[in-house]
This record gives sequence, C-alpha cells and structure tokens, in this order.
Amino acid sequence: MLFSLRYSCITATSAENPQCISKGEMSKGETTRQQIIRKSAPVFNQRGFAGASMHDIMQATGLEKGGIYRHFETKQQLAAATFRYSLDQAIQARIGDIDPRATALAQLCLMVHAFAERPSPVPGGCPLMNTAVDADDTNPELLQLAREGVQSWKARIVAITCGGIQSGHIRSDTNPIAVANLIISTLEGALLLARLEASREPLEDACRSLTAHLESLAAPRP
Amino acid sequence: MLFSLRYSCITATSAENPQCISKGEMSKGETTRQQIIRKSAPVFNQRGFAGASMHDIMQATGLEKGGIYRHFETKQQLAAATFRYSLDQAIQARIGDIDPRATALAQLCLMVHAFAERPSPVPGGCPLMNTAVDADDTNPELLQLAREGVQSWKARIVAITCGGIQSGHIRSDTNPIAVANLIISTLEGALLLARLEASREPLEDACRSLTAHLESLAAPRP
Amino acid sequence: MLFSLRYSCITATSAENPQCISKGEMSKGETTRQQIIRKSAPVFNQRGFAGASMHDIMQATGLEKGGIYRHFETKQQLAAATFRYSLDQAIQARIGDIDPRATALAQLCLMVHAFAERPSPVPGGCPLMNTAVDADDTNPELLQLAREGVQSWKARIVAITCGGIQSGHIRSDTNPIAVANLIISTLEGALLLARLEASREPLEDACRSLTAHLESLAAPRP
Amino acid sequence: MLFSLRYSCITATSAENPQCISKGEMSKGETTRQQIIRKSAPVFNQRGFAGASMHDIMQATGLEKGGIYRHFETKQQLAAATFRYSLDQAIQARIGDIDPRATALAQLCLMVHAFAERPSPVPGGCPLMNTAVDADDTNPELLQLAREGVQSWKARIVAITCGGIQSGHIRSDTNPIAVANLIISTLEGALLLARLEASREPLEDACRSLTAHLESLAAPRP
DNA sequence: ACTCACGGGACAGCCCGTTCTT
DNA sequence: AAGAACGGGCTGTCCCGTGAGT
Repeated sequence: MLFSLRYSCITATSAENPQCISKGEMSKGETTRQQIIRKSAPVFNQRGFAGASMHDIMQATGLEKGGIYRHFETKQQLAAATFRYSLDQAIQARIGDIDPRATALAQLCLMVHAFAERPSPVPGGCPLMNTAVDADDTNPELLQLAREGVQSWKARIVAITCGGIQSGHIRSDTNPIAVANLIISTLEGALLLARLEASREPLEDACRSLTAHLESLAAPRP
Repeated sequence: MLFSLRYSCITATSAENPQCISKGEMSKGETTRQQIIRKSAPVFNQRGFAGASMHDIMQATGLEKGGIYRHFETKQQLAAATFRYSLDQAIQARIGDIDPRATALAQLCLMVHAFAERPSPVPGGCPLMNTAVDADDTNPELLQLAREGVQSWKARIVAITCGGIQSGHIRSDTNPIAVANLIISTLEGALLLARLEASREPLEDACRSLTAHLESLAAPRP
Repeated sequence: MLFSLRYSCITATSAENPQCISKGEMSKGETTRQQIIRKSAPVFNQRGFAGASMHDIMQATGLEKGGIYRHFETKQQLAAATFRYSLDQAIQARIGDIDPRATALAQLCLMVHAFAERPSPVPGGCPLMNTAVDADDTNPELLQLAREGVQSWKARIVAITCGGIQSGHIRSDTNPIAVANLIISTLEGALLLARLEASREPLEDACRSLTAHLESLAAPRP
Repeated sequence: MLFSLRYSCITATSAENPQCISKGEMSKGETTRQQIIRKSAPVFNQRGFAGASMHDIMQATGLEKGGIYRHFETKQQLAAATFRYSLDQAIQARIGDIDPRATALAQLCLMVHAFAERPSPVPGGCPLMNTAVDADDTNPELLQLAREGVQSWKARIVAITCGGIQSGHIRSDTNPIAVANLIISTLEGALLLARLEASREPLEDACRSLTAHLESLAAPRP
C-alpha cells in the first residue's frame, strides 16, 4: 500500500509507449525505434555506455547513423531507452508471472527462484547491476534510472511482505525493508559471483539460503 | 589446505613488487611507477577501462603521456596494474588485521563486519565488482584478474571454514564453499544496493543476516 | 541609354515570376515556393551559404526537408533564389519610389538618402555585400549574381547621371562611372562601419559627404 | 593623444608573441604554431569561419589534426589567432611605413594611397570586412575582434587628424571622427566594388575623391 | 504537396600511442 | 627520466539529399 505509488511509477517509466503495444499497431518509425532499442540493448548491457560505440550500434541495428539519429537525439537518450527496455524485460522475465493471489511467502519464494533460474533476457547480465556500476561517477541520468529501477523492485517486495503481515501469514515483527534488502543483495551478489565463475552454484546457494530465511518468517499457526 | 595454494597465488599477483616494499628502497623509476598506479587507481575504478582516458590519467598523475608510457607499454597494462593495486588495497583494508589465532567463526564474523563497515580504500567502490562488470564481454585479461581475485577471497573463506570444522568449532555438515558463496554474494550485493541508495542500511542488514547465519553454524557443545 | 539594357536585365533576374505577381494569382505550390524564399532569405543573409544549414531553413519555414526540396533542387538553387529576392527587396526599399521625372541630381540625392536612412528590409544587412564576401572564392554562381546586382545598380546611377548631363543639370565634364563608383563605395563602406560600430553615424557622414559631392556636380547656371 | 591608449591596445592584441619575434628565437612548438597561423590565414580569410573546414586547414598546413589541435584548443581559437595575424599583416602593409614626422595630411594621403594600391597581403581580401560580414549574427568573439580592429584604425586616423589640427596644418573646424569614417567607408566600399568587378577602377576613384577631400581640409596659409 | 524515414558522408574534436628532444 | 610534438584513426553528431508513403 505504502509503496504502490512508487511501484506504478516504475512501470510507467519502463514501458515504452504502452498504448501502442496494447493497440498492436505501430507506425513505421515507431517500429524502427523499437527495433533499434531491442538490438542495441545487448550492446549497451555488455559494453557499458562508454564502451559501446555508435558504430557498434550501427552494426547491431543494421542501420546507418542517419537512420538512428532520426529516432534518438543523442547516444545518451538511446542508452536511457535501452536501459528502460532491458530493465523492463528483466522484470517481466522474473516477476511477470507471479500470481498475486498466492501467499505472500509463496510469491517471494517464486520471485527468488525465478531470478535464480532464469538468465537475463538481455545478454550481458543484470542491467541494473551493469548500469549501476557503469554509470556511477560518470552518468547521473542513467544512474538515476537504475536507482528508480531498484527502488521499484524493493517496493514490490515490501508491498508483498506488508500484505503477508496484514493477512497473518508473515510474523508481525518482520521488517519488510530488511527483507527486501536481503533478497536483492543476495541475489545480485550471487549473480555477480556466478558471472565471474561461470557457474550456477552461487545462485543455487543464494536461492537455498533465501528460501530458508523466508520460511523462518512464516507466522506460527494459532 | 585445499585452497592454500590458490590463496597464496592472489597475494603474489596483487602485491606489486613486494620485495621492494619490504626492502624499503626503490629506484626513482619504481617510485614514479608506484605513484602512477596509486593516482590512476581511482580513475579506472570510477570510470572503467573504456571510460578512463589517458588524459584523465595525465591529470590524475600530473605527468605527461611520455612519462606514463615509459612505465607502462599500453593502457591495458596500466589498467591491470591499477586493478591489482586496488584489489590489494581492498583486501588489506578488510582482512588485513584478522587474527589467525582466533576462532574460525570469529574470523569470519570479523571479515564480514570489516567489509560492511569500512568503505573501499580506493574511491569508486569495490574494484572486484567494478572490474567484473566493466571487463565482462570486452576485456578478457582484466576479467581474468577479477576472477582470480574473487577465487582467492573465496579460498580464504573456505580455508577458515575448513579449519573451524577440523578444530570442532563449526558443524561438520557445513559446506565451506556454500558459506563462501553466501558471504561474498550477500556482501557484494549489499554493496551494490548501498551504492545505489547512498545508504548504509543494506550493508547493515547484510551484516546482521550473515552474522546470524554464521552463528547457526557453530558446532553444539558436547 | 547606354545602360538601359543592363538595368532592365536586373529587374528581370531579380523579380521572381513577375507575371504571377501581376496576375495576382498563384498556384498552391508557387505560394509555398514564395514563402520558402521569404522565410529563408534572412537565414542566408545572416549566416551565409555554408553557415546556413537546411535545418535552419526548416525551422524558419516550418516545412520538412522534403517539402523544401520539392521546390528547389539543391541548397544552392534555394540560396540563389533567396539572394535574388533579398536584393530585389533591398532595391525596392531604396530606389523604388524615386520619381523619374525629378532632376538627375535630386534623384541621386534621394537614392543616397534612402540608402542611408532605411535599413535593409531583409535582416542581416546588405545582401550584396554579404553575398559578395561570402561567395567570393567559394561559390561562383552566387558571386555572379552579386556581380550582376552591383552592375545593375551602377548602371542605374550611370543612366541617371547621363540623363542629367544631357538635360544640362550636371556638368558635362562629369564621369558618370566615377560618380557611380563613389556613391556605391561610400555607401557600402559606411554600411559596414555602421554595422561594426552599431551606430548610424558613419552612414550620416557618408550621406553628408556624398550630398556635398553631388551638389558640386551641378552645372553652373548660364 | 586622446586615442593613443586604444591604438596601443590593438597592436598588443594583434601581435602574436612579440617578445619571441624580437628575440628571433622560437621553440619548435612556437614555430609550428606560427606556421599554422600563417598557412591557415588565407583559408579563413577566403572561406569564412563556417566555410573553412579543419580538413582544409590540414591541407594548408600539411599537419594532421593531432598536430593542429595540440596548438589550438578549438577551431574558434585558431580562427581568432589567424584573424589577428591577418589584420596585423594588413595594417603593417598599409600603414607600417608611414613617417610620423610628415604632415598630418601627408600621412593621411599616404595611408589612403597605400590602401588603394597594395592588395591585401593575406589572400581573400580585407580581413576586417570579411570577418565583419562573416561573424555578424553568428560569432560574437570574432565580431568583437573585428570591432576592435576597425576602432583602432579609426583611432589612428583621428589621432593624426587631431595632431594636424593642433599643429595648424588642418582647419580647426574639422571633425576628426567624420574624417575617419569617410576614409574608412570609402576605402572599404571601394575594395568591395573592386573585388566584385575585378577592377582597380573603383579604388582609384576612391583614392582620387579622398585625396581631394583631404586637400580641402588644409588650413589656409596665414 | 508534403511528411516521414533513411542513407552515407563530412564535421569538429578526442583518442591512444610514438618519436624526438632535453 | 620526463616533456613536447605529432600522427592517424575513431567518436558522436550534423550534414544534404532521396524516396516511400499519405
């Protein structure tokens, strides 16, 4: 409840032209724009803002510079759009199919498992971590987007936890924010480790640990 | 025991010319080289390899290009040296003063607390995470260094845990690697969150959670 | 007499489609074409050929590029058309209302005063000087137009002077071409000075000097 | 006297590193810098700021971009330096050898003749006129330089005229500023005409007219 | 008749690295 | 050992012009 506003805000910023998607109709230019974003997303996600050149974007999209710059005024704007897209994709892949009618703990467990099991839909790893690290100290705009992204994710977890407390499934002495911090920290950290070691093991360990922790939050049956 | 070899390996790679340091004597050139590394480290750590220009390095070091390229053949080599330096600094700051005669659990707890409480000695955040994210997909050499860094850290935790099991302070059914994965994952993830939110809260939550987890590993008194 | 041909030639080249104007009817396309010229003229006059981009023209006209290129094959052609328009405007503003039945000297004085007192109807200063300076060494076509423009202006002065000589109002030992050269030189130079100093003073000085000079050309009463 | 300050100011700004020239010794870089200015001056003077590309400068100087941008931070700075050089050259060529001990009127006549007879030492015409027209409405910095240039020229004429009045050679009711305005206007305008017509005639006419005017300023012998 | 979309090349400026000089 | 000077190449961006679509 407390965070519903913030959460809705992220969906608004991350969805590119939702009305077009819902209508299923797009103008020629809008289609191209979406294609550019889709094709550019891996480039930025893998190489970072400074490491991705417009030449790379040209190759990835198959368009010439003139064609790209018609749809985005600057590389910065393109990077921002691709980040929103990448984040949106990552969110959809991980929490898109969580049943809101399930128990709060079940929802959280599902979120953790989905995160641990499904690789990032956009090549290059978690866009949130990538952008946070890449943009820190150099690109305030992108950093702000990453900030908003993580806050909305956090808000989502807090909202579910609060719901669980209210419905009596989660112990009332639980701190929702600490739960969110722990889940996100452990998952993102495990992702980093898994990337470096090229192994799924850290993710599985994180998943196990978080699941155990979540179960310990269950309210005792009356 | 199992990991002692690897651990010693990291100290070898991360320490720049330890014999010089121990001797306390350095040639003029070597001093300059160390200065370049020390002054460049924050630049690479904050902006990444592609984002840090030689012009930035020149400003940071106060040297002209010729002066820098006398000591490093390429930007790549300089970046590698600064990464080794940054990582070494980070390790020393966090686990340098851990008493090897303390209990295994005490050592691990101290490590966790030191990590959570002391900021990175090199500005720009954890060099391990930064380099892992920055070098992934673009710079195999730096990526390999980050890989070695995290593996040596992991080996250190595993070694302590194994020691605790052997000495009977840690439950024998404990998986040392899972412990290492969890510690590193949670701490690094919390660091990322803390950076994005500009708050120490995530780190404190991670510290609390890890401490509780470590205490649960204590072997029951006979 | 001698220059009447040349003078009529300038009106032909500088007037855009005079037959349409006389008829008072224009097709849609022709109207648009005229609008483009009218709106683009200040841009070219202020920034020069190389300095005026098609983007500037688009903003000034409110049309897209395609809409402009329908009416002009190249930027060069558009620039030529706008120059002709600007020059025509400037001429009309300065000598449009000179009564051909007045004395030759009166006509010349009026011309001088009109030039000194009325600013260029197209923003950016005298299109003749602008184009001459801008096109010299780089744009032969525009340079030729400027050449024709100044020659026709000169021809006009020469014609009036010759008329004055024939009618006995101007001393017969007067060199009409030198008169034209002096008038044009002094006025254009004063315009340049006035622009640089943002002051009307140079123009007034020039006007005074030319008036005095013209009066000295009056034939002595018999 | 009144304008001596202003006049000295222009010589200060227009002379590039006068101490080096006087000493006759220049470092390698300074020599290159002077060469760049000397070779670039005609390019800017002929094509204008927007019309002159760095590629043109490269061809003219025989240097690569890196070599040029070492000495000038931006194209703008290079253009400013070349303008100062061009103006200085033009001034030296026209009034450099005027004997300050001659009569005021003689000095002015010599100046007029020198201007009319000697072509601009830097190809492309009078840098003052070129820059004034080119920079107006687009380049305030260059415009300001042109402004200062013309003001210093004017100040020079005014100073000579004042000297003539004080020494009794010039009629005391003469307005020095009007004299300066007329001389500059007529000469610059004639230059424009001469350029357009590719003829020296307008310059000769201007010279004749100005000479006559100057003679009319002579104070009557007592 | 005009907008939208795109191509390909040119622009100023910055990049990393090398060489010459001191 | 360090600085000064220079070379090419690459960057993001803007350029003029064309053609499909409405």
